[in-house]
Amino acid sequence: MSETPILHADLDAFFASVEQRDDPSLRDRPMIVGRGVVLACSYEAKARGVRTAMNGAQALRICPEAIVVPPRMAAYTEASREVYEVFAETSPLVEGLSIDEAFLDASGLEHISGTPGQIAARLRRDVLGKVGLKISVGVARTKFLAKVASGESKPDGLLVVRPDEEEAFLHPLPIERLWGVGRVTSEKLRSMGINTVGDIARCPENRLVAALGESSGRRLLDLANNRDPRQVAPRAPRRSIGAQSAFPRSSRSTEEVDALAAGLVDRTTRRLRASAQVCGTVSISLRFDDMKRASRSQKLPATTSSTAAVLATVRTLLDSARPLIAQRGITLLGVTLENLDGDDAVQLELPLEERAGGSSGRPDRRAELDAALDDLRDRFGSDAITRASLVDQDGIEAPILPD
DNA sequence: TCTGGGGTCCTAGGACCC
DNA sequence: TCTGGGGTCCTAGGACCC
Repeated sequence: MSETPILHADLDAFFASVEQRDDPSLRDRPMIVGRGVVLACSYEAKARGVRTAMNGAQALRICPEAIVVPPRMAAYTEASREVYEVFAETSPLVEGLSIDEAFLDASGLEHISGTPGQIAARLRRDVLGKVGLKISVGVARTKFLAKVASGESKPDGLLVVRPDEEEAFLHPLPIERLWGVGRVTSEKLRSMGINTVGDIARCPENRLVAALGESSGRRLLDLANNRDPRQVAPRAPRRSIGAQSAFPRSSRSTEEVDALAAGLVDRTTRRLRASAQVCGTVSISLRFDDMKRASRSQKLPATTSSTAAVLATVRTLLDSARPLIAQRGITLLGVTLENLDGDDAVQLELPLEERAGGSSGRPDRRAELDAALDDLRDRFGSDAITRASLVDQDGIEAPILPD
């Protein structure tokens, strides 16, 4: 293979494999991670028809002998970190896709490490030897083909697609193998008599675009014709940070919803600050008793990572959705922070002494703040302060000039 | 079949501007 | 008096991925 060979490495049944690795009594047995819903399942459970994202009760009807264990996210994060270390030893250019899969650029390694197939085989041995997990690898000239190849090779497999085999490999595949074809798109295409990747490749562009929209139509046509110029590149910075919480349908009091919202804001803003970022937009998402969803979002007057400022906005958004919640019942609440930006500034929060309103209210506070700012200028230099704001007890943030 | 938690990207309409 | 054509920004919704 002469052109840029790309490896797609994908851990097999990741969460379940970590559990089986750490607890020998779970090995060679059907097992499920996650109670309410199947987060992952072993190949023994898959063989009996259990699938990821399946309802837990349904999974146990299909496979009553399955052992169910709760997820241990910390263990999976640690295992992932170890696998990524092996990736980094294998290639200098790694693009992580998720906790359990990544692309590796294998170009320029021929003289040092051998052919892409040999590199992939060693990667599989190393991950098994050093982390104790099985990983499948696909090798091809494009990202898309490499990913399809790793999927076809599962479990515990290796598949190299050579340049002269690409079309023969790609065109007979069902359309659902294409990136971006889920349930809705699949139904649409099949109703048009389009069932295989080859069918898409032969479909006129205007017909696809009319059915799926400009962007999706073109992208699918490109993929089906094996046009995928994307290079392996380190991941772009995260664009949003969110947290959500689902609960069984039952009426939730306003107080309970508010408390849940405060918890979600706390989790997300902590992560935001930990990554030295600020957000520009806050959005909430709701799910109702009928599983329909709605969202509300609002751009902030100034970017922030302050818990109080985000919480105030979330409360406003929640208030605007109050009638919907009352009418339809809420079963999920999510908070997402968007339009992230790096926060190169050091943030200091100075609690101002609580005063009992009246004549000693705002003016004093302003004086107190000015004194604090002067103190900071003395310590860090006169142009060190680029932003300052006051946050009142309701979390409303008012930007002020440093002078 | 009565459905978790984390994300990305796209589309469309309305407000607003020139 | 009632209206073009272009652009950007904001918000809401939806499809899809792991």
